[in-house]
Amino acid sequence: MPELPEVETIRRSLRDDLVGKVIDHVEVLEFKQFKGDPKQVAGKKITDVIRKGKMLTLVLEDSLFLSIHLMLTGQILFAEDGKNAIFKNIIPHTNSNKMPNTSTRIVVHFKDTSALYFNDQRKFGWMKLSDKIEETKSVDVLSPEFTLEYFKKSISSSKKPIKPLLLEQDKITGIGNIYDNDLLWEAKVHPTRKANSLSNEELEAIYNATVKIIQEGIKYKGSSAKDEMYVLPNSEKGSYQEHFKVYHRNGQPCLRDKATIERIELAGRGTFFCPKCQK
DNA sequence: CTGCGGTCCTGAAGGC
DNA sequence: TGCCTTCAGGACCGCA
Repeated sequence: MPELPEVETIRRSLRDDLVGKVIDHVEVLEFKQFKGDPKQVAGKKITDVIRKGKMLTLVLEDSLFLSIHLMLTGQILFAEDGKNAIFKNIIPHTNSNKMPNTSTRIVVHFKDTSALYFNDQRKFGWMKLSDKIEETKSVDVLSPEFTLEYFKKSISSSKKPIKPLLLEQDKITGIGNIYDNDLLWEAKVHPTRKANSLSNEELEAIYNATVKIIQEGIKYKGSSAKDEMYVLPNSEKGSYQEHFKVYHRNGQPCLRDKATIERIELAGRGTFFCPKCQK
């Protein structure tokens, strides 16, 4: 599912594709997934593409912000030739490599006939047009404000298990289920450990693992496992799934000590860990 | 404040 | 082969 590394990979790609382009019109195929008036963006130039946590925002001239949340199954594709948009690679979980297809919910058409496609099989994602950037106190994992001190202060007093706590986006934003599982393996901390039971050393290990694993995800351009919809805007796959530590590796040997990776359900989410090295 | 369960949604996978 | 049920889950909301 799209988490920080996937959204950051998309951002870097779209920044190269879109900055300077002028929107012709937005074609909304699923109305419930577009918040705001799509007509407002006609003629606006894209000046930047930014990200905070899992939220991607196209910055437009005249203080307009077109934000995109991919939620579980959102997919962004970009074609220079929007009149004949056929992608080379298989588009996961869609019926056709030609855009738009049955999963396409919104299309942003540009003056030069290039086009951006927002596909979303399960219709949980959305696009929102706003005249101000979303204000949030939450801190992105890659931002300078995400320090060890901030991390300790925001999580160390909670009675919740560390794994679901890291999924909450209101204090730290960007972590989803894949990287949550893998970073706790990296930190050698068991996912069910209560946050307020963690030692200073363990908190520091989780902090360091968070930055390391998220950066590793970006290095491999995100995770495109077979049950995921995520691809880059040019339809290429990411390769982090070839580097999973524990995620979806239940029954397989731990990369550190060969113990068998286990799967449990924790706060309603699939949770993977090594019973030997994660304490 | 916390924490739980329901909701949204659809394709894939499993059972018989 | 085919129909039916179950499952996956990020964010949000209502309720105890």
